[in-house]
Amino acid sequence: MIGAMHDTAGGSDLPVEAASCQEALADDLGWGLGMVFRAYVAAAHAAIADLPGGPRGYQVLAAAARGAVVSQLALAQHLGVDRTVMTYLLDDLEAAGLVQRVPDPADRRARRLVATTRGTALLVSLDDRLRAAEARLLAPLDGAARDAFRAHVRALATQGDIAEPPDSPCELAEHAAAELPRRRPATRSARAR
Amino acid sequence: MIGAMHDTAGGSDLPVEAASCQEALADDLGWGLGMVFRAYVAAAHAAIADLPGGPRGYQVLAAAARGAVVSQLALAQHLGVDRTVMTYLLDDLEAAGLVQRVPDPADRRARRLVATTRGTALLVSLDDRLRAAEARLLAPLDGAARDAFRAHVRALATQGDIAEPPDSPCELAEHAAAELPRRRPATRSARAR
DNA sequence: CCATATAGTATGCTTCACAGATCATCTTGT
DNA sequence: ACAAGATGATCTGTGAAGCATACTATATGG
Repeated sequence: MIGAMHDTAGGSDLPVEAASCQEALADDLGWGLGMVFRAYVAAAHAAIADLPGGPRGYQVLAAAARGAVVSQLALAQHLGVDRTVMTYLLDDLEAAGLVQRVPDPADRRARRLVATTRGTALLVSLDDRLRAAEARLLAPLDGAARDAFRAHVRALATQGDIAEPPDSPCELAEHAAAELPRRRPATRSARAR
Repeated sequence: MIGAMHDTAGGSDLPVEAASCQEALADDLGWGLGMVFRAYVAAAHAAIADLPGGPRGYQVLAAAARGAVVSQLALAQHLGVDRTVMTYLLDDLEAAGLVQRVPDPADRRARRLVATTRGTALLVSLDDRLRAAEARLLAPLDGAARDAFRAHVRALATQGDIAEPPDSPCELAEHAAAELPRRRPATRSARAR
């Protein structure tokens, strides 16, 4: 409802614009992925309301709830976040009483993550809301397409673009991270200020 | 090669961890989308090298190249970026001599966007590299699955989660934007400093 | 037993995006 | 026609998010 009634301002001289921009953009995979991803993040954000870490907080909680998180670092890599980010992500989650850092008996440097009772309980209701949000997001696809889409996303995410099989299946995240241009200098050169 | 050899550090007491984390995460659509999207952004970023606006700069350039961009605002909404962001995004693009802001004769407040000759020429090579990057990203899917995935993404992106048909097809982006919780206060409450 | 590598945390800084204000222009009501 | 409000673009300020770096504690290898 923001920009609904400008539309060439009187049908003057450029009737192609709307159609062309629409079609062309829709063909761009990057644009499509961006749209879908943003829509998902927005929906997830709304669904999980005020969980400390946002959508990522949910993933951390979920990982902790199914027990046995090797270490913060490993989880951070799976989730594609920096380990320093994981620190205060867990700070918030722990402050909310949802997860707990327990020292790993095998390696006193590492902390394992376990979900508290409250965390597990909350996760159940979050799962429900999240599933509903996903369903709403995937509504435009029919049943078969929905399943196919999920499978494809899963295939792309788990296999990624790695060529050789890693010895540990959980390494894929770090592969994806390694693909990143390692902090490309600027992109946006000047902005005066 | 970062965290390759911790792995339960001696097979002590928790053999489930690796497999469980992997499977559970893979079932999470949010995680999968995040992985795929990040992989795409990374690949696109690498492919378009140092184009001013990053992947979004490409989309702006592409939109400008196919001519007839109604206004900066409209484009910003399609791309899901803030209009103030669009301003300095275009500043960089224009400074690089790739696009040009031309005053709209019908509405002197608005600026139409056209790609310069250099911009159009660059776009061609960018398109090639980008297409190659996409192909690499979608490599794990076979031909049919690839097409299906593209179609699904397109369907989800264009239809989104809107219920009633908007009078202008280009409004969908703003719908997605409107879905956002409009600057949710914090998420990450405390961080001492 | 010392050197190096790793897990986690703390700190400083850069970057980025959003909100709000501003200016110019268009639109609408009277 | 003129005033009043809406809209496009830009500018500025502020705050947050993330990253690199440094630091501590522990583990491992020679």
